[in-house]
Amino acid sequence: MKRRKTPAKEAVLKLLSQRQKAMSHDAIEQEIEVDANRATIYRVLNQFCDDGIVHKVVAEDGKQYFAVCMDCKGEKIPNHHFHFRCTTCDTIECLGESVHFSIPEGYRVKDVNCLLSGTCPDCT
Amino acid sequence: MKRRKTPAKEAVLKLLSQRQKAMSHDAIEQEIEVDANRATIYRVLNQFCDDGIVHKVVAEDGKQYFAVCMDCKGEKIPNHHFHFRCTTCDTIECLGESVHFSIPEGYRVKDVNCLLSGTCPDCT
DNA sequence: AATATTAATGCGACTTTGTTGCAATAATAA
DNA sequence: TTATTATTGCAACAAAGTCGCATTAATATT
Ligand SMILES: [Mn+2]
Ligand SMILES: [Mn+2]
Ligand SMILES: [Zn+2]
Ligand SMILES: [Zn+2]
Repeated sequence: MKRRKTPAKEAVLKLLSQRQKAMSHDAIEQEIEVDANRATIYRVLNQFCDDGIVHKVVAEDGKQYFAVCMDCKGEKIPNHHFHFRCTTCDTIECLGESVHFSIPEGYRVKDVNCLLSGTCPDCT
Repeated sequence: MKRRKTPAKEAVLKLLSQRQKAMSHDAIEQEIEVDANRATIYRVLNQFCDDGIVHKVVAEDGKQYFAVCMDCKGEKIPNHHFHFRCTTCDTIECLGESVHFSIPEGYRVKDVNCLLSGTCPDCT
């Protein structure tokens, strides 16, 4: 499947690139510059995720947040790093800090999801 | 509000105590010994959380998982530890491993949520 | 033991988040 | 300019979770 350049994709990517932080679908839909259907936005976001352009974080509120990660430039499997969610401005950002751990025998780790939450510098 | 002892509460707590692992509402409803309405189970679980009897983990699937944590015995703020989610048997367990991190100036961390996922020893 | 109080329950309606099928549209290739 | 097919909008759907309200039942009181 060859990808096509569309207004919806450009707008989403532009918005996500401007902000340094991860946004929920809801926030994206509100702040985006073009009109786009909910399903379209989700499809665009999921496609970006598949292509490794943006990545997805699920927060403690159970919602998905999407961001263009600064640290992992195109790498398929980026270094596992902490994410920080500000509960005041409701955004998530990537922290440089990487995650270190060791686990008991027998466990096979396929994914790492570490989310700190609180208030960010902008909201203090 | 004084708490009352009811079949639903006893059944949920019994099930959660037997298993070492965190269970979703769905799993609890299926395996519980009494018939209980969905709303009732959620209310019971949330009450337990308020009372500090069980605690809640949100997984990458966006669902809530509930467990009687082994490590934090009644402590209000337990030590931050990793959780592990087996995507095969769909359970979550507390790992002894604690979470270490340092964050930039200006951030105020109020909550820590670290979830590893993959397959557990039982499912290999 | 009978009665009063009110926490807990069941039911249904509702919200939110996210996905999917399908026909119509539009970006790219030929 | 035409053909191909990725993308979109729409509506319907699914899953997770919450809430109002009348009813039930656990505890306290008499
Ligand atoms: Mn990141
Ligand atoms: Mn735990
Ligand atoms: Zn903030
Ligand atoms: Zn398992």
